[in-house]
Order: sequence, then structure tokens, then C-alpha cells
Amino acid sequence: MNDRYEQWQAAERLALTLIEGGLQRMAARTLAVFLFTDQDSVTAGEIANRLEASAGSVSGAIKSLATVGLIERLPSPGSRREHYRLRDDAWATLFTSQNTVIQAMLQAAAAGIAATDEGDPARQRLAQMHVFYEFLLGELPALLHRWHQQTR
Amino acid sequence: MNDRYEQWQAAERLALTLIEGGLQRMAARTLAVFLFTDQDSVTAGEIANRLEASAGSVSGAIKSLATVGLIERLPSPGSRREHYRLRDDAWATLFTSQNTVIQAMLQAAAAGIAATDEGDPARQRLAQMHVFYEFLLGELPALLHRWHQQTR
DNA sequence: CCGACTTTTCGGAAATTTCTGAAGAGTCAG
DNA sequence: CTGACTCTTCAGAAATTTCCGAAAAGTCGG
Repeated sequence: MNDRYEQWQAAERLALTLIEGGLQRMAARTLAVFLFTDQDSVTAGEIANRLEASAGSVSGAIKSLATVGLIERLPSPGSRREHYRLRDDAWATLFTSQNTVIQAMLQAAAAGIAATDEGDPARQRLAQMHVFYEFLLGELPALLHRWHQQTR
Repeated sequence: MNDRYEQWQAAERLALTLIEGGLQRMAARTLAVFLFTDQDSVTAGEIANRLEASAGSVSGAIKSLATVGLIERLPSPGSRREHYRLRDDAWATLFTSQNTVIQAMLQAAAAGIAATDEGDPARQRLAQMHVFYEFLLGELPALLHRWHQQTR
């Protein structure tokens, strides 16, 4: 096989998975294009064509992907179109962006503990939650370090 | 402080954080009640009262939380109401539920690789993605193991 | 079995998210 | 400076998600 249709299918399926993972629909589909293109870099217009989506929504998707650090703008020599491509450490970046969620959970737990009294069962539950996310937050840097070591 | 209002505020804020983390709105608010209640267990009716939500939506939230394994139904002695409570390993469970996302990513990457040809740059990108999620999937069991050791 | 009470189910409404299309801003060649 | 082309912004439309409320189903004491 390995034909165009199969690739398109795989790309759309991957986009669905990314949506499950929390990305917005259009951002996910755009990211899939960055993965599956046979070019080194793509422009907003090319993405809009391939996805049959409006230039507006593609622009928004690119902006959000760039903000999270998944793609990067390339210096575009002799062209008025902006070129973008997937960054090398995109997946680690995507994973790392969850650290902010974890920190938010940690803070929420701490706030809850502060708002409850000594003997309250709620305080115990919140404390358990706090301990877990504290543990997680401590583990993640080491995990990413192992990853970077492995790639070298 | 430590008054009721402060607790309600902390609970709602935590619910918002949980929503950020991917839970549905009502499920998140319900989970917050389970955390902040001063009782050992709560009924659907109590949750509906506290959240000022309909019995219907609470029922749906409880069902989804129970499905993911965050709460458990208690044997309710001498009462016709069902009692629920937060499970001990709720947070680890919530975290673990992301493994399925990771596995889905891995499979999506594999499908993409299979759909591309040897020299295609897309295949390289997909391979990078595959390697990363493979690494992640390998690390998580060990991480959870360290967690369980630490709690003992 | 019946009656009182609680929970679940489900169709439709409400609210939110997401996308489009058009107008405007930016950029480069000539 | 002008014209051609591309990208961005934003208000409104479309689609999806989420919630409520009524009716059905389940459960327990009597």
C-alpha cells in the first residue's frame, strides 16, 4: 500500500488521538499535517489546502501550536510565505506541558488543606492528593533527564 | 478563616483545575465534593444539593467517576440510598488513565510509519514520536511502583 | 404486592466551543 | 508607491458538549 489515501487516513486517526490527549480539534489536525508531510517545512496555505479548512482556523491552530512550542517558524528566504516545521523536541515538550496541570493540582490541594480544620476527614483526603502530586512533580524532571540521555 | 465559604471556594477552584486536566465539568465538581465533604461517604442526593445541580446530571457524573475507578460504591447498610466515597488510590488511578492515551499515541505513530515509505521525512518524524512514547510507556510502571513503595 | 423514596435514563434546551468568511494588516517585487 | 499575494483578526454561524427535568426503573420496609 503506502499510498496517499492510507497516509491521509493515518494522519486523521492520529489527529483524533491527539484530540483525546487534550488538543483542540484544528490544532490536532494541523499537527498531524506537520508530521505526515513529505516536505521539510510547510506554509499556512498548504495546511489549509490539505485540511480543506479556512485560512482563519489554520492561522489560529498554528498560533496555538507555536505558543506551546510544538512547531517553529523558519527563516523564509526569498518567499513571502511563512514556513513552519515540527520542532525536534516536540513530543517531550507536549508531555512537559502537563507539568503545569500537576502544579495546579498541587496548589489546589494546598488551598484545600488550608481551608479545612485539623480533624476534618477532608483534610486527610486533600493531604493524600497533595502527597501524590508532590511525588509526581518530583519524578518528572528525572524522567525527562533520562529521556535526553537516551536520545544522545 | 476555615469557614464554610472558604471551603466551598477551594472546592470550586479545584474543580476548575480538574477540568483543565481533562475531566468533564460536572464530574469535576462532583469529585471536588468527594474530596471536601466532612463525611465518610455521600449520596447522590447530597451531592446534588451541595452543587445545586439536577439529580440527573449528578447521576451521570457519578457513573463516569465510578467507571474510571475514582470512586466506589459502598455497601449501604439499612438505607435505600447508595453511598459512594473516594477510593484510596484515586489519584494514582487518575494518572494511570493517561497510559491509555500514551498507548494510543504509540499505535498512531506505528500506523503512520507503516503508511510511509523508506526515505520519506515523515517516516523519520513518526519514528521520533514512536521512540518517545515507547520510552514513556516503559517508564510509567516503574514510576508507579516507586509511588506505591513510598506510601508504604 | 404496595407505597414511599431514590436513582437512572433520555429527549430537548442551553451554553460553550469551534469554524468560517470577510475585512484588514503586513510584506515583498517592481 | 502600487499591486499581488499571504497571513491575521474577529464577529457571527455551526456544531458539539453539557445540563436539566420528567418519566421510568429500581429498592426497601411494611
